[in-house]
Amino acid sequence: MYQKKLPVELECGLHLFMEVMNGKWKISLIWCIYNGINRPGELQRRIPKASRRLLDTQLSQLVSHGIIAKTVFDQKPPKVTYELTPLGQTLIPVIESTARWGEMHRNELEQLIQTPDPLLR
Amino acid sequence: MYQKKLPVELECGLHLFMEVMNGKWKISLIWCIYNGINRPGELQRRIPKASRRLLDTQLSQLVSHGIIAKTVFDQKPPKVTYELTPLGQTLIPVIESTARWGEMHRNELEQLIQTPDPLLR
DNA sequence: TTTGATACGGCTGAATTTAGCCGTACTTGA
DNA sequence: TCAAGTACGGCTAAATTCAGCCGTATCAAA
Repeated sequence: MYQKKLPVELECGLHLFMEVMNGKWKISLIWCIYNGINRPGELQRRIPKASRRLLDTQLSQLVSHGIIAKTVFDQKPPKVTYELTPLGQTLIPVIESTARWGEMHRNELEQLIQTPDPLLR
Repeated sequence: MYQKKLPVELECGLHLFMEVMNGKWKISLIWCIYNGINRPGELQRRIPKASRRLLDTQLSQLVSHGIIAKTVFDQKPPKVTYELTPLGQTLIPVIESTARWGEMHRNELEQLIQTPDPLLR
């Protein structure tokens, strides 16, 4: 894994939140796990646009940040599940309120946020 | 400015929020401007760890995302101020609730979030 | 025996953000 | 005239994240 070289900014609580949520698919992962989709293969099928590799990476970051817990069943074929930790559960209402803000202002925002011009690709 | 080449994920409201808040110093900038520190030079002095260059860049992103507004006074020497737009104001309570979450769990999080090892630098 | 499902990890290069250098122009005050 | 303050922008390299390739292993069913 990549080892950070620059200091992380943690003075403010919002930075802590951002540090945890930062990662293209983490939000989707947390939401899926919260809704009971908790096995790696299932998650991969739910989020097909992300590569398996990257989902694995982000899952393990969430584990190391204490948001989700990983359980490995000692059986053949192997089985793995993820669950929200108590800390992860406290995140749900915050995510909901933040998502509500986004939805509320979706119209304004979509026009303002720069999207890559499909003609250039 | 850099032109995005990969599509932006905007399905979920939280992604909209992240898209706007994403940038190392944007949170600090919004918070300063909200508290009346609204001239480029002042902001620079309040956030000395960030380069002037980067603050400029992130300020202009916030402007283009409609969160803050820039006013240029036509005088010599030039004078510029930033203010929160109505959309930017709606962000404040969301930021507060998110920051509250971070503060509440600061102890747990600080131990879990990977910090660069000072011995390696 | 081959195929498909389970799960995991190394590696490379593209895309993107951040850091930090340089220089422009104007005005006021020492 | 010279320094210091105002604001702005080009450019390069470092740091970081993302995309996608390859390969490992086990087991069940076709």
